[in-house]
Amino acid sequence: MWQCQGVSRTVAPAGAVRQGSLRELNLALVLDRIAAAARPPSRADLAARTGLTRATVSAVVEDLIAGRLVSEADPTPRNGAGRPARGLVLAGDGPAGLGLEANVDYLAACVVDLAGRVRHHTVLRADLRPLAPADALARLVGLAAAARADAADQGLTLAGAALAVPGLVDDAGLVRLAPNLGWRDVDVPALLAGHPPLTERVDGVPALVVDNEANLAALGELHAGVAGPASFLHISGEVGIGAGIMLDGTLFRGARGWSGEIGHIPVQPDGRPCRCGGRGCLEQYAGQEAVLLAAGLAGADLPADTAAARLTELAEAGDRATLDALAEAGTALGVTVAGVVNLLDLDTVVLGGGYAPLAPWLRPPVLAEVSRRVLTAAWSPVTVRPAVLGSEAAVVGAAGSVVRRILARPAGWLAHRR
Amino acid sequence: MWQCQGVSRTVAPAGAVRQGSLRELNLALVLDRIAAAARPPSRADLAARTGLTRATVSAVVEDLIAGRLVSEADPTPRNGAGRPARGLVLAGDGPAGLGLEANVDYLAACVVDLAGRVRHHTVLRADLRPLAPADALARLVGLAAAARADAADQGLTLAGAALAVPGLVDDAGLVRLAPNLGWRDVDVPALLAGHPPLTERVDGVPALVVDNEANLAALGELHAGVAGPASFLHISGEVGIGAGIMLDGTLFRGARGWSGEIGHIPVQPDGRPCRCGGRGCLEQYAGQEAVLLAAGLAGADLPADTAAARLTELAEAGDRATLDALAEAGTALGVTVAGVVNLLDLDTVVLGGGYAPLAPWLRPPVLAEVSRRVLTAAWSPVTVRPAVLGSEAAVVGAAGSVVRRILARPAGWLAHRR
DNA sequence: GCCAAATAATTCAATGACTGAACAAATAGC
DNA sequence: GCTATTTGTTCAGTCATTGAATTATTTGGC
Repeated sequence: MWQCQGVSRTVAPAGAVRQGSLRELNLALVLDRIAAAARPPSRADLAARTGLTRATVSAVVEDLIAGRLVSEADPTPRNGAGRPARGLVLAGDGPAGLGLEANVDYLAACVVDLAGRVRHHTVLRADLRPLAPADALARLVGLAAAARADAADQGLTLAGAALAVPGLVDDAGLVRLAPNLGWRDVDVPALLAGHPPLTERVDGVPALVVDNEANLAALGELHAGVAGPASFLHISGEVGIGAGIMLDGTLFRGARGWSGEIGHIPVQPDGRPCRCGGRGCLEQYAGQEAVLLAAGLAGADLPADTAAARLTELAEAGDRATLDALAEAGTALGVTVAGVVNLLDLDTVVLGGGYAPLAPWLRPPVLAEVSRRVLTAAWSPVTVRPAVLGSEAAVVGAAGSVVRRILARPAGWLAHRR
Repeated sequence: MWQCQGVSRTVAPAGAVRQGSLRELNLALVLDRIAAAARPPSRADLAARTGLTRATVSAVVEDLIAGRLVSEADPTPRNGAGRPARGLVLAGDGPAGLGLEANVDYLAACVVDLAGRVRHHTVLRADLRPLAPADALARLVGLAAAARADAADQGLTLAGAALAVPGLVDDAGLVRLAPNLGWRDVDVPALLAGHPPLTERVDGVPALVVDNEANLAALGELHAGVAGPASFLHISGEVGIGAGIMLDGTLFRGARGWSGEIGHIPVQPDGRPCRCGGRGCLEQYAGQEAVLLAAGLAGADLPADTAAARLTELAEAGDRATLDALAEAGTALGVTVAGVVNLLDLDTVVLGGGYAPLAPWLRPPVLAEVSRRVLTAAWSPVTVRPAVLGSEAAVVGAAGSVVRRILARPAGWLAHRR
């Protein structure tokens, strides 16, 4: 169940606040409360929860219903004496978000509706490394067009798109470095400019956001339907190791959007040389290639998800070398994670990506290191758990990030429809 | 020059937005623009910059002037034809913030006015370690009362207070752990409840906020008057090593307010045992005691600021052991900092606290490690610089954090005065 | 079956903050 | 002295929320 990105704290507004701003803000407030409700709330419930009068809530809800953002739920349960309440839910036939992903050996497209349901999901297996970025993106545009058509058949309108890539992406969508794709300074928006638009244009929702895969996977995990903390460290273990840092439902992005490169935190300062130019990086101890090497599988050249499956099989079969390799990787990971927890005060660590199927073996050493080294572990233990979502986390997170923006500013969508 | 904490992004409001919310938000907007201006802006300037009409700006400014938040500057420079503009500045005779600090060997009180000027600053030298928390706080209340009287003599009204302590503080002001003070689970607000109020009560400004010293020092540094980035890692090197993580003018606090314990990031996983129970923590390589030990000064039992001064003297005199000790500490610090920069994408590192006077010797090895290990250093170099503020950074940051809250919600102050 | 109580949702006139156009204030240049 | 320009104020209109009254709809008691 997606919600918009947190709530406004006490800060100065970004610009003039006008008469019309009232309705815009209250549209967002009411929509957010509907999204966050455990059961479909009535207008009277919403009035009580928001502090707005029932008259105002009725007017706001009327707009939301007219704009296909909200619908009345049925049937209505009986509550004893009094007029029956009409529950309100997010509509499944209005706007939706388009998520896209370009990863080492697959392209993916996904449509998530306002209520958070995945309404379309396509994966195209392909080795992207030999492809020029423009060619890879052209194929992705094909996937996007098919997704858009399918969504339209289902009565949905795509309101914006987000693309997940495994690398450093700045705020303008420039992919500064994605080593696993072989991309360097790839201007994705510019390369896509010659193609037809991916979605409708909606005020307040960017046509395309390009974001780091680990960040979007963390976002997907946040909304995966499990009630859990809104603050956690989500680690995607692949060839590279990326992290999404989630605090109170908001992604920490860093000064330029390049945060989360946990795989290049030194775990042994004078240790193994790393492709980044440093020594002793976590990636050299807990990254996919390091684990395969330690397990005696070096040179197998397995695709990313096959590598994790292979390691899982061997571990389940009790293969000594594999178990030892995972223990060593888990210990290195745990040392790094403990430091990160001391620095960032996050009390949940989610093992995602290639680490998710390996969690039974990685979790014990991570927990041991965390328990030993985290200052606050004695009175506030750290949870380490596998991710709920699998390889679809990033593309679902990407689509969901669009939904989040619509929910944060429903007035933009309503203006588009008029 | 203090400003409030950033500007509102596109998020749902925290509660109902009412007719009166318009004026509240526009008061904050106009006041923030006055605070941020390089030269005193006129009403017409503010209208152009905010997008509000001149009529509205005049009405808002009239409220701000009546509330002693803003005053008209004089003399007025001539601009050619047209009515002379009246520049507007933050008032120096209205509300102010009270900052307090309890550190290992001193207590301090500080008053910062709305324009960011320090109007009162007192330091009381004392060894706090033998004192019970209640006794230390009682002495601090004495300092606060004197500061309040002095402020009143200067025509200022204290609108709130913030206390800096060197430890883990949660959002309710409970000091979970401050090893250097010997404090564990100290409920500061409860201990202060029996004393008279420190300041006036102003809606929207907490009576007392207790916060981590490193966080508040970072806040002080942000506003120290140098034009610089609003995102940086501010490291306070003392017995313990704490960090304030500043992103776009907002402090990262973690899930429970316990962030910044950079001294307990492992730099050698199987290295020296640490008092926290782990091994190889940065503090054992770059903390004050480790540096003193490596320089041959172990057992000298020097007060914190004297230790840094002593090390500085020896380094300036070319003492081999000291120079080597600082190089080793700088290298360990640099390894950790590089990892932190890769994780958090911060492009400026500020050496504060006991590290500030030692920056000439620490900076080169830190820079070397950062240049080698930070993924993005090749195209976006990391700046490493000494802090502008000295030991007063935390107490000034504490007072300034109150000013920030007033600026963010001037309506609370205006309501108080009516 | 009717009435009273209870709860949900709508109607309607009043309020307050911003707007845009007009006006007033103050200067420089011809 | 008049015009052009810029700053700041005045004033009637607009709009979104409010609070009280009204309408809609149910249950339970007589």
